[in-house]
Amino acid sequence: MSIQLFNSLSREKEVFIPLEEGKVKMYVCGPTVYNYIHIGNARPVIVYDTVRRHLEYRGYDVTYVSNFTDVDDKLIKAANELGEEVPQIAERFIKAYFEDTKALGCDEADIHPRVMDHMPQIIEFIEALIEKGFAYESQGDVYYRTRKFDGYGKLSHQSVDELKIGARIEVGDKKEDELDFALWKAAKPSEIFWESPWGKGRPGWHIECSVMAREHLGDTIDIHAGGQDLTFPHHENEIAQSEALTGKTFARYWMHNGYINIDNEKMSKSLNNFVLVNDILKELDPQVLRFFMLSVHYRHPINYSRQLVEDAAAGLERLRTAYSNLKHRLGASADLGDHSDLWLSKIEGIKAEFIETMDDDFNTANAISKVFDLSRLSNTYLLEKQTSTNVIKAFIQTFDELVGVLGVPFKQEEELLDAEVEALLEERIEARKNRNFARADEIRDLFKEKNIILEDTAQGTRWKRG
RNA sequence: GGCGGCAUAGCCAAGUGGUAAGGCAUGGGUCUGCAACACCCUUAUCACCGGUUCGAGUCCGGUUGCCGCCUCCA
Repeated sequence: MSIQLFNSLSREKEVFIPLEEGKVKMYVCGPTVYNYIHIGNARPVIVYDTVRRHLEYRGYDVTYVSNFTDVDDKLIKAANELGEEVPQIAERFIKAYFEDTKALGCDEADIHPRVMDHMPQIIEFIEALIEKGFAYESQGDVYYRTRKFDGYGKLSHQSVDELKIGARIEVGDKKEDELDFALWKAAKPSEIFWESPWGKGRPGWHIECSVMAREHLGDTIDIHAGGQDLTFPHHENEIAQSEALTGKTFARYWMHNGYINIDNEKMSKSLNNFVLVNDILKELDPQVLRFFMLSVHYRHPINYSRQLVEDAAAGLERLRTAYSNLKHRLGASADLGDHSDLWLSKIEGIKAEFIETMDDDFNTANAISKVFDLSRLSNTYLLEKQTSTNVIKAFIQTFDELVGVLGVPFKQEEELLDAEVEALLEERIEARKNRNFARADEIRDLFKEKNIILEDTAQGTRWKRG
């Protein structure tokens, strides 16, 4: 079976066929690095990291590029306010970005291009657009001639005239048409600048992605992704720039994730209702946050609240418990052989359903339900008096694969108790053997104070951190 | 004004034609020395009205409500 994904361009689910068989070129719009990322910024990082994992799980060789916008109005503003240089601020928040997203289980992109490193290419790109008549210089700025590009509006599904009617665009005397957008902005005094054929200045926001996607992935890429709010104007403008230059399709599939809301309102830096990842991870297990985000389909909005995250945590805990109970039981299992086939085929069935639903537009919410199905199946299996090593191993292996695709791997806890505590545990086992339950309960309470939970099973006592 | 999305049990959330996955919470039971983990059982006329169809949460039309984009924004 093949992978299907919802293409914002056609507004339909399409069968995914990469340009080059077995290879996927993917570009994800990254953050403007003038602050720590908030959980709304984190959503696309998590979502597309998961998309990438699934594509790789399905055998594709994925080249994943995600940029940092390190030159821009907001950075200049931040630099002025903080009395620092733009590159300094960018550097600091890029570092923070990696820390936060790594905690959330997101792998680094193959390439993380930065605007500052691509000035010659950006200038070249703009020059070529001017040469082709798609752009013009005006008082040190360079603008894109929007009406000249026939396909303008094809991603946001608006005609140029519709856009113009609704436009709240400021009319400046520098532009030929109010829908034109800046490719290059002349520097104001004391602003960071680069030399260009049009004087000192810096790139506009949209041109960077066109340039860097082309530089690192070529004229046509397979998947271009980002938050829903980038559809217009950012991605629309990228298409206009790139396709005007190359005459080729810029991106074949466009993916856009939904927002995170707080109290049913969009979370954004400008509304000042954002929750920083850096803050929340001080008191929240990062896997819980990731799991919570993946429990909703990526195109749907998520309403964020502490209560909902805690509900998700309870669910994740159930899965982890199932997993660690399997591990615990591994040693007490034997080669049984005969009765294994039924269980093995059930496990295979769940895995196949997981793959099928992930293939269908990366339905992580449904995929998670398959992991819950797996946990119920394994818990049921563990009710058996005798368990087969093969079956237990198959359960563990399948858990590893599925939660690996979701990016919430269950770590192997090979942790040991210190000698003193270990001795207490031994004492309790002895006490229970002698039916000295008062002492046994006393010791269990002692453990509880140390945040260790003891559970007595038919295969012996197991412990876990509370 | 234009374009688009959403409305499913107490809560979260899948599900695009054949009489509703999963999770959290609640209540009852089993297991356990007691617990814990777990297992079983338990709860929905899918916003409203009309239409198409043998059959609709699922398609079409309309109504109401909420949200987003059209401006920096993931």
